[in-house]
Amino acid sequence: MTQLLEGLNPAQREAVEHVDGPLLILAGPGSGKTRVVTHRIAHLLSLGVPAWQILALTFTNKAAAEMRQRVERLAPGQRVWVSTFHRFGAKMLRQYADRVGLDPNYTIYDAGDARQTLKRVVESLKIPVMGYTPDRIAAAISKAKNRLIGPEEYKPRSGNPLSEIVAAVYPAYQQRLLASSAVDFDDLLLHIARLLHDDTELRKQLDERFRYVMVDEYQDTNRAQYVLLRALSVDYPNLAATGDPDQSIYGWRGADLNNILEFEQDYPGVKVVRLEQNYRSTPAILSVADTLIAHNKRRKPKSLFTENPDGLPVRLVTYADGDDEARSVAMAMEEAVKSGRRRWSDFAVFYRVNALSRTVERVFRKRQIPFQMVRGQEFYQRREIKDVLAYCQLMNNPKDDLAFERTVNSPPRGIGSKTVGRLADYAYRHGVSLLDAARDAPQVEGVTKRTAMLVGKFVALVDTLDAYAAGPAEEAVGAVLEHSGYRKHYGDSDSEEDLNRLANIEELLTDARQFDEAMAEEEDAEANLEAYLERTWLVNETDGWDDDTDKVTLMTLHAAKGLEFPVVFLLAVEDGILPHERSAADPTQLEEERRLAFVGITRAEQELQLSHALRRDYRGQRRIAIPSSFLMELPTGVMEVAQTAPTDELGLAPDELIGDWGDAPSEEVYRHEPAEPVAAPTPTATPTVGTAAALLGSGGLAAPRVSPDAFKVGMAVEHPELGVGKVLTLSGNGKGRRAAVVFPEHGEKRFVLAFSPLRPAGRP
DNA sequence: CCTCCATCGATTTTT
DNA sequence: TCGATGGAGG
Repeated sequence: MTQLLEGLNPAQREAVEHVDGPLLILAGPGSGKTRVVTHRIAHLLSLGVPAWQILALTFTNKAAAEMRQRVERLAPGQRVWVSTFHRFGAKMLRQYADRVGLDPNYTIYDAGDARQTLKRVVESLKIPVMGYTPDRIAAAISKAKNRLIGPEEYKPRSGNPLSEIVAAVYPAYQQRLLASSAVDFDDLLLHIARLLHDDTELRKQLDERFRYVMVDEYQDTNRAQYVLLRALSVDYPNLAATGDPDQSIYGWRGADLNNILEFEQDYPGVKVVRLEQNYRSTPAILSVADTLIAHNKRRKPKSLFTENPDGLPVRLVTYADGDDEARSVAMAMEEAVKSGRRRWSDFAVFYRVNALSRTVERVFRKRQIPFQMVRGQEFYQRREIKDVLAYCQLMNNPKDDLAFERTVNSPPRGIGSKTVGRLADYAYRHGVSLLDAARDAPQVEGVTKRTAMLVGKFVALVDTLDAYAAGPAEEAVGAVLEHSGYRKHYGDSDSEEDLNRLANIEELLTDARQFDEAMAEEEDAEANLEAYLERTWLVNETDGWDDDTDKVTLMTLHAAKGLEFPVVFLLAVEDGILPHERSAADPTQLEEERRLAFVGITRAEQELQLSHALRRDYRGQRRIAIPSSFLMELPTGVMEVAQTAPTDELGLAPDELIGDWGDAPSEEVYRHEPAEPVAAPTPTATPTVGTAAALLGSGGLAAPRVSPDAFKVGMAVEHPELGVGKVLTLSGNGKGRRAAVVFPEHGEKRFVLAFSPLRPAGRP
């Protein structure tokens, strides 16, 4: 018990020792949040709380696994239920499936499956979509589900064409899911939340069972999750939520920032603990993060601090273009590794959009820098894998029409979309599944004798496979591989691609075997096909991201949440990319973009480099890139602003070029100057003057700008292109200070001084 | 029914 | 730029 509290700071200890009643842990980045939660669980156990009364919920499998492991270390052998929200929902739904009109062996559709289903529904309803893609409609339905709005309750808003379409499609979509005994990801939460909401008895029962509930990343909860947690915390309001409003980056997925902002109103008598000491980053990095996020309005102000020793200043670098950026980053890493200062795995490269990884990837490959890219989903998303799994799904749940459609003609066996369409008609009219319709193929209108025979063979195949449905996963997958004809189909082919596919399927076989073996070791784990399928649905490959191998990590900012690296490079901090153009117009979304930058910055332990380029090739177009407005919000005191020697336009002497153009030296940037003393972070300062804005002109030049305050009405000023002019008026303050200037040849022009290359005439 | 090419469109994506 | 998607032809 005392060891549990050892090494904790007072705030952490306070949280750990809290037992009954609601608890809100506002945990800044790197403040030891997971430590607190796991220690608190161990503490509860040490007080004699039975493990089965404790439930800990996370968003990712990775987080759940880590938490489980750490609890195990603190309290060996105690079986605390640590799970993702979705897995928890899935488990509950298995138990109460009939209550919502599902079979217990229901299928979980991933985003792709859900989209496919939606497409079918839209087609069959024949309603005009007015140019809305299935994705848009799916997103709208998802949003409704996240907000706990069921198909019956959804009301279109007049004047909103998308909502009219959704109102028509949503009920049919939901009906089709039910008919297939399937759910989408959102349903896993929706069904359970509604069940708890509607059934008082059940709610009471589960509230009592789960006396102590813990939630991680509470800032990312949506309405459904909120209701679920609320329902489990009425009679026993021992809900402990951890989170950080500043790290909420899933608003677009339905996360409701109000959940955390209003926690104190929702749970009267709540104890609030703030974890503000950061154990991860240098003062400079923390200062940059803190100053940036202070520009957000919707937040709970907090003062982050660290006792970590000073490190290098945060670097802000301007590159000529994306290639230059990637190459320079690569060279910096090479240099650090070669000198023995760093390992490859010390580095991470973050970017706002996946498309930006391409350049980096290419450069890294060429220079043979070992790296791993974290892309969401991968393995289970591959066509051949999905196909094989679809057979398993159909074995497990014969009503699964989507699995039927996927499998019926794969590998090709002469049953085309026409035939499936006829079967679907028949199925619809008789209210049966596609598989049952297939059983009646000879009676189905428009299906020829020959086709009926082919369909019959498929049905026979499914029946053969049925024998494996209850057995171990490996046998099921193996049976599919043999009987479906995939092995022959891919094995006989001499195309490289097909052989690769076969290899992937073999890999799936291995995966299934490993699952079986792992399950055999667990005490009460169910080692069957259904359990395996559930894992393939709810576990993605990102969870298998490897932090042991010595490789550079490349990922999006979203993927970076929850991780930390000694050295972080954040690329393309440019207008339209970060903040993303689609978010720029809406202040709420803009704040989320700022939080995204905050998350990225706070991943860095020792070194951080933010960069932007003057030109960016993006979507096949070359565009002039403007530095992100976020850069103007950063403190200069702890930063070092640099610029590479952009190959041509800055007039670099040819003899300074090493090899081809592709290898322009950039030591200018990476000459690690002795760490200049770094100022202590200024927690809630709202910087206006003296920010990086002063150092970054609109042209992205590193030359120091003139302070906006240096200008006076009537003053003669000089502009590099417009020549000399006279200041007519001045308005605003700080970085928002504007001037109107009249030029003899160009007339009157307006400038935002912090962003303009304007300077008093006669100065260099 | 399958395969090949034009056309379009394009954040982020814990589950 | 690249990929997914759909229409035409074999």
